[in-house]
Amino acid sequence: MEDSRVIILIDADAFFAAIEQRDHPEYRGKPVIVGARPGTRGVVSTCSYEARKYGVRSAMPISQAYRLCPHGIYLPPNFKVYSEVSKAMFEICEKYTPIVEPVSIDEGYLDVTPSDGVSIARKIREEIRETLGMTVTAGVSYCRYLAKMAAEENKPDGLGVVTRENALDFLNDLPVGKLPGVGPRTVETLLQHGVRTCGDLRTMPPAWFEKTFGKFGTRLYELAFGIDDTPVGVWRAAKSVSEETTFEEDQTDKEFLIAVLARLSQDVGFRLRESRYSARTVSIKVRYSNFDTITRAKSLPAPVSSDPDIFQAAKDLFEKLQSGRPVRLLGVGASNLSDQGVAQPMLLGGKSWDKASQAVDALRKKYGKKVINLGAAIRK
DNA sequence: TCTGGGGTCCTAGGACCC
DNA sequence: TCTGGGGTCCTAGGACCC
Repeated sequence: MEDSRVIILIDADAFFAAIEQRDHPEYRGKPVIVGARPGTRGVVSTCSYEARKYGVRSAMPISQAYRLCPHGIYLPPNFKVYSEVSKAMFEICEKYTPIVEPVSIDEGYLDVTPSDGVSIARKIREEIRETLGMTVTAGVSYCRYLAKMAAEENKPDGLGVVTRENALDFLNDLPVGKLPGVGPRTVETLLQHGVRTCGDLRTMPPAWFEKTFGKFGTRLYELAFGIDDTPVGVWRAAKSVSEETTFEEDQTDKEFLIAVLARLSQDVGFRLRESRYSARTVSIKVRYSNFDTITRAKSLPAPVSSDPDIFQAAKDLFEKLQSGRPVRLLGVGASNLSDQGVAQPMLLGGKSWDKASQAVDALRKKYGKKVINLGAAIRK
């Protein structure tokens, strides 16, 4: 890694909610909550800062949000619009550096070495405000995680800077849970060792880190001391593709569940073929009414990508479970991906399925994924 | 109060092979 | 009767992130 890098994190403020407020002036200044419909099993995707005043947060059950803020404006997400705005946002970033790494729809890292990160961050914030009518928060630092944390501490509509000189001061009083990769479980363990802040972390003996946290301990040590060499902008191939669905009411009807499995298999297959992957491992995920969640996986002799091949494996796995317990969520996944294009189908006598499958995919691409279904998926 | 959907990475144990 | 060590692949679960 070069001696000193200049990294910027751009993070759109309350992204989905902000776009809704931009496009609907009557929503401005009001608590806007984008996510599931109130009264359903679902969560908040994003909410405006007005809604946060009531305690509403991302990922909160929508029913809880509704209790906290019954007069809020509840909206379903409009991903098509958000994707377009996202694309425009990253195009603006690309005017300033070719090294742009989107990490999600509303957030991305830039490497602008050796330019002045603060002045570029200012320009990008300005340009996004002017042309897209929304605000972003930027963080500037010499490494990724500190750029991220700098932004985090300056939300919304802010700009934070962490230099090598002030990195340890910046970290000192921050709770360990603000470090990337340190979630509730790790916070709990750290607390038991008397560690609450990033400053506390630095008082621990070096050997303690690996002893307590294994491989992650080494990373934790580096995070405590402002060290992070992770590069920006390295493309990584997908490792898995999956689809899952939670039912409004727990389901026990096996025929119905199998039909859902078929639909999920089709959706996974479609995405696999679309990105020219095939998969050697197919897995299912089942969540029961008490939230117990199990996964079952099956590795096949050869990679697959056709709907019936995926469905057959998923169905086999499901039937082996033999439990009549009510099901809350069902999922199908494909992993062990390889790049060698579309695999030879094992079922339905080879070639014919291939052709049919291509025709179906073309239709799905054109009209959306609901147009055509595999036999078992049609029954609703 | 009831907990989405899409991912990544890590760990641990068992099977199997040399 | 007691009994290796290493490597790889696979499965299942868990923590975490957006």
